[in-house]
Amino acid sequence: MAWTEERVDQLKQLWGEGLSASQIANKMGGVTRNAVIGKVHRLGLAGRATPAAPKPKTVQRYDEPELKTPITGLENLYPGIDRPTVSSIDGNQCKWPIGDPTSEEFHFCGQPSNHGKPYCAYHSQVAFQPNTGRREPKRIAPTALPKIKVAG
DNA sequence: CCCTGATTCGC
DNA sequence: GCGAATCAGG
Repeated sequence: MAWTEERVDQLKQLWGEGLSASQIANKMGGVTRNAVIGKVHRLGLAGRATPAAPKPKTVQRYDEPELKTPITGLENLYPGIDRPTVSSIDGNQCKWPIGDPTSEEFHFCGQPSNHGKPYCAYHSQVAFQPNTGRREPKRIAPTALPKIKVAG
């Protein structure tokens, strides 16, 4: 299928309307989304929706392994409280993960969180620290408890 | 796994 | 010029 003037015009039209390359390809038929993208590029049109990489800096650079600080020592922050497991924690308890999620010893902080927050005051603070350049260790998404096999 | 556009490269 | 394969991201 060649790019006739009609088809190119239609391509421009649809692309201008904000349709995705695959949508256009599907609508026009006879072309794949790759063909559409390729043509769009050659036409000089490009990039409006979902640039996929809007970052002008550090393109294709993979330095700094990103230190992964294991969560240790937190167990001692709140001694003597219940250490809920995945199955027992409730909505008002801090869901900060403690220990190795693959381990049987894994549990959550369990401090009362209230305030609608997923973490207790301390862990909220830790979790949402302003970006100082180093990332927090992996933590459980606030919205969903993980499916972790505690035993067996 | 679905999708997005971007780029490369043989044709 | 073309577009599949590949890439990089959401």
